[in-house]
Amino acid sequence: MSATIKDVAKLAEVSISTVSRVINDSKPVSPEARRKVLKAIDELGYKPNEIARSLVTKKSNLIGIIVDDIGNSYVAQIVRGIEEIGRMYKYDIVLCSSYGSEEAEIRFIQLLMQKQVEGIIIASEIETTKIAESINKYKVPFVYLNRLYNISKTPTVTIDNEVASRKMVDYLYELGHKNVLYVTWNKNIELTIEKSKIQGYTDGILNRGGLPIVCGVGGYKIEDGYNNGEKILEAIEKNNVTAVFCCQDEIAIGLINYLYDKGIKVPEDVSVVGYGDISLASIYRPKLTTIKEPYYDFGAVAMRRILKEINGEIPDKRTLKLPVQLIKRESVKDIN
Amino acid sequence: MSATIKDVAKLAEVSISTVSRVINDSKPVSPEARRKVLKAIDELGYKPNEIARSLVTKKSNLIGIIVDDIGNSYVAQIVRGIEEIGRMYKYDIVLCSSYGSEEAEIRFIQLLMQKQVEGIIIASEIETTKIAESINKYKVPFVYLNRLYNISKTPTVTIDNEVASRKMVDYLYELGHKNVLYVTWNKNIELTIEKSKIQGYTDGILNRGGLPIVCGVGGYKIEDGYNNGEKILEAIEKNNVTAVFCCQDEIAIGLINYLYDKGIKVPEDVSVVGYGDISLASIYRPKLTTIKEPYYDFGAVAMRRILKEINGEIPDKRTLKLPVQLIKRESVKDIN
DNA sequence: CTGAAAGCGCTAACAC
DNA sequence: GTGTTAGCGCTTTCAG
Repeated sequence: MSATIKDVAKLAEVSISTVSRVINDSKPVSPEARRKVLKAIDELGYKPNEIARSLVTKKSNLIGIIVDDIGNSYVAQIVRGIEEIGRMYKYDIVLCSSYGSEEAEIRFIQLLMQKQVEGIIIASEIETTKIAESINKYKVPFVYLNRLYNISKTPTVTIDNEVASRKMVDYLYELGHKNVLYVTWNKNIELTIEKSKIQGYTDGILNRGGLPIVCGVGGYKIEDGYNNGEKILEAIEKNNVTAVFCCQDEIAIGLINYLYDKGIKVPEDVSVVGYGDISLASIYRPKLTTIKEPYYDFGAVAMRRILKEINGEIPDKRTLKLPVQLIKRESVKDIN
Repeated sequence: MSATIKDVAKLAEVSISTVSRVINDSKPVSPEARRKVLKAIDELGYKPNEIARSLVTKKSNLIGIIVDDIGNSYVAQIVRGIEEIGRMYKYDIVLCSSYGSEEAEIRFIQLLMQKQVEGIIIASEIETTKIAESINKYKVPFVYLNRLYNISKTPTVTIDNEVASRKMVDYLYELGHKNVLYVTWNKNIELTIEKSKIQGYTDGILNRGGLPIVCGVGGYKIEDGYNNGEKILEAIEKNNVTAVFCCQDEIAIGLINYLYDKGIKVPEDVSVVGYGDISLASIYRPKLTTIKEPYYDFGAVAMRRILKEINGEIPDKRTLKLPVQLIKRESVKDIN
């Protein structure tokens, strides 16, 4: 068993209150007493038990974070942002992975509350209002990050997806692409962020006097881009498409993989762009032109928000929008 | 403030011990009392405070994990393995990222101990004995995962790197590659796992009557493979190399990127293989032939080990070796 | 400036 | 079966 405050007090021949005062610098202590205490602490290698401390102060210095899957690189970036800011204020992170199970997410919220976390950040990929309800019940500060769904009335941080999408279309047009196909992951756009993205795309195309063409793949993973390659290819050929705008980098990469396996070259034969700027986007060849969703910043901003709320500032429930950035790389060919 | 055990006791008109008994199922309770307690719990939405519970039971149900960078996909896989096994036994994870700082790792160990974690798993990329010393001081169960360095006398889990390396060489020879270049990340091999890998490579080559050629790049990241592309290319040309065996998938991918940018095709012009089987290896084109280091399993096995030790089993300090697996994909050309 | 004492929310003897 | 009580290790009044 490691040393307790009592042991230190005994060795230093002072009361435990005095020890507590020196370790917390909470009240003046005579130089003499402080010296003795410090010496005792050093000799015993004493470290305060945070559990006991938390029990009385009601501050666990813990933030719970529920993610879909830490194996997704964008999720990892969000977590990095959260942790880094947390560290600055002595907060630790307890990590839970839900792998898309709503039930698991709700269970984790409860579990985290029992562990007395001071705030919760969720980086989810599911569509649900139950989570928000469940968490509101505990009235603990929280932020709900979701790159796919639009969970209403939930504090979150994102970019202006409509603007971003239009910006991409403009860029494609500038490089001479008149027929650009949009690949979406969901047919039912209603509650998703896709709604804004498709809006931006459509507006952009219409503005230029073009005709929007969209194709759904029913998923947002690399496999979905790959497995729907044939379908996309058909759409490309049928409409003389020269550039395809995928709603997620993963789909774009899956598609390029499919094209690669078919002997079709990107961007020589067809241009492909993504959305998100996951880390793979710049590693992959050809390097992917895409819209940057600053995941690290999403995490960092979310954490800052939680911290503010913990410190009593009134929570700003509004959606925070970070600047839009178009990353030009090499998966688009200039066909002017 | 949320309800406490006292509130429940009062509402149910029983003592707090009875409440404690029903929530822990620790001792028989009359059906009548149980019913009342359950009802009260339900009405109040009572959830036991884990902090208070931990203080008395001395079980935090927390495992600390210190990683280099969760943004590395292999690290994320390790964490997944740890978490998944942990969940099965009601353990939560508190995550700390050191970004390669030895000082940070040591600080985190202390911090985690203060949080009363019951075990620590480190997935580090640095070479140090201080960490092991520091952690031994606290005599808490721990496992030290490191895919680069060989930290002596530290419980760990790995694969038989020498065998793996030889296996790769054999495979390359079978496909007709007589001149295979080994790309290592470190010049000073002594304390690294590279020692075994190079040993396996050298033995393999020598067995076949070939001549080992090794080239160092001074790092194990994608950039290192990329930035040393010219150097590697020279070695290839000078020695009529047909296959290059990179000590890490990252280097292999960096190298293939360099080659791609130079217009050199893999595997048509030269074959390249890696080591690790990071998730990128199967996403990348060409799909990378490599040695699988089962990261998820590393994490899972490490966690199992910690759990055993927590449950009083005598710790097995030996290195655990998981089976070697060669993953044949498409970055090697059959030149027979 | 310092110590005694109460108490955070809970578990675990210990009596009854 | 059930209640009383003594802590777990710490912070924080409250006297002095």
